[in-house]
Amino acid sequence: MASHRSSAGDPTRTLELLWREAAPLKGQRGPKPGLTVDTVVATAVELADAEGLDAVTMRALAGKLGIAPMGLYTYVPGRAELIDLMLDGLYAGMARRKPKTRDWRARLEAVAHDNRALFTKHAWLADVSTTRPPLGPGQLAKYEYELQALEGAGLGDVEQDAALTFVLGFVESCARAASDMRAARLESQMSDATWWQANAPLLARMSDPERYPTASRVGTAAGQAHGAAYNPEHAFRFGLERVLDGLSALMGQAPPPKRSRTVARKTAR
Amino acid sequence: MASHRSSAGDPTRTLELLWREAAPLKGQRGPKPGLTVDTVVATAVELADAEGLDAVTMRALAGKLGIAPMGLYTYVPGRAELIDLMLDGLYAGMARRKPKTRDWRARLEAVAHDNRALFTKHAWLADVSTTRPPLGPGQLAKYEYELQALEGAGLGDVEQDAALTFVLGFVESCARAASDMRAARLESQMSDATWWQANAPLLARMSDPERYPTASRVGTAAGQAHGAAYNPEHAFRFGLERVLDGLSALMGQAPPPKRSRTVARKTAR
DNA sequence: TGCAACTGCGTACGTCGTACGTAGATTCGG
DNA sequence: CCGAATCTACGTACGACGTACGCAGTTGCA
Repeated sequence: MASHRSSAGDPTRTLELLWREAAPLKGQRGPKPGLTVDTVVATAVELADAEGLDAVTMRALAGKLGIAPMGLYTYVPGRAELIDLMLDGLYAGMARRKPKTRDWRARLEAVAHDNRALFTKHAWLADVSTTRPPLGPGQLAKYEYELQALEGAGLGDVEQDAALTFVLGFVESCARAASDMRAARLESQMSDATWWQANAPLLARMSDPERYPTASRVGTAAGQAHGAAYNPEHAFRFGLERVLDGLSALMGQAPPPKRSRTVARKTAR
Repeated sequence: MASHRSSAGDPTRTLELLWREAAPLKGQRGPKPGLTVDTVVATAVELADAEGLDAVTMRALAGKLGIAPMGLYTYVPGRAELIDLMLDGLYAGMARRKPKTRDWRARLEAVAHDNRALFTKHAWLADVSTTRPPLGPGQLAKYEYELQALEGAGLGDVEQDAALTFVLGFVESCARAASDMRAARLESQMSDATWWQANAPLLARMSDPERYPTASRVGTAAGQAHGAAYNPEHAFRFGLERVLDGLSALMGQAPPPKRSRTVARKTAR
């Protein structure tokens, strides 16, 4: 498991659910529902935060809510739709500060950091397809807010959308990589250092520097610099700088004076 | 399902398997294995290509190979390791042309396109964590080859690694988005146009242009330009240009004379 | 030729999501 | 105010899945 995809069932039903348009207009006979959709979704988020998305089984969630497993299907058509609701709920709850700067780059940087913070707070988000979730109120509000970071930067509408997609895709990509690393570490039950120590001999025998000169030089340098094969924090900082520079170029501006840029320097081998 | 994660078991065992170092040195009594690891992996790839990663069930694969489900565990420790092997096999089989240009940008662009082609040919790759696969021969050869695209561009070793990770992450991100779209379309059993037609009324009622002015303006423009909410092809072209421009800035070069760049232009509302 | 090692495989267990049917609670029509 | 219509909550059960475990049979070596 660990995956998602949305509404195998009626997509319109999902949309109604997202916008909380479930029709309570009709007769309303029978027993009153003891719970609300919001309670269910909120509890699911709690569970996912605490134990990961895989732990959000219909049984486990029902147990936490004190109802029978099948009782969940009263509120939610299925697991996929539940996850859609969780995602949109999180989006809806994101802080939307009034942008205080006229610099689009700073605004967009803030957007990237906000998104990254969400992935950090809810690690299970990396296991969800955030690219194409059904259009809920949270998603829409988020889109509106984030687009405004690019308003007035001289981009056409289509480019504005593409630029935002680009930035968000980058952040998600980083988050997923970070999550993969975390999962790998948990599974292997050993720290990066231990793993390296255990497998270095085998790897050294395989990957001889004569056949793979560049890989061993660069790989070693990167490994030593980061203390691991991959450093999420560094990858994010580095990548975000590139992303923003790339967009700067689109707007015909030169990248800003190098702030934290390390001097390019060849490591001797 | 639809997910991955690697070797819950002994990681060293996985490494030996990747490098095909399974010890046939010892006694070798008992019946000879009727199959080889390579056959198993190749068949699994065929199956995944044809019906997706979810279809690569231990049972289904065993059936295709004409053995009992549990017989697979003779060759492979488990499903996760099988997927690792599939991935590394694909990497090993990637074409590695001799770079014919001295222009790092063209070389890196080629790397991006090659990777994209792999994702296109094997759509199930988007469901696999390609960020941190165990270090196999294919992965290593790929790393070596792709790093060479950045050699001589004036980057330090650590930056070289970061730049490659950045580019590959971008390609994977695009591939995943494209795959998500495809899956959504398949599931909903209707074309994008039909979906839009069915849900436009509800969405229009919800997302009124007064509350979400930017979103509706930009969203409409993008939707009309692409004929859908998201256009993978456009996202890739646009993003790759930004990625390369961003790296250009790092190297202190100006981005190249605009080739296919559309003129930034505000769409009137 | 016997024996011990090692392979291939069958059975079975514990998960999961969820289809389906039933019983009971609730409100509406008269 | 009461029967009937109707909706909710829930229990049982099914068919997937990955894979632990143990047995039987085949093979190489002494």
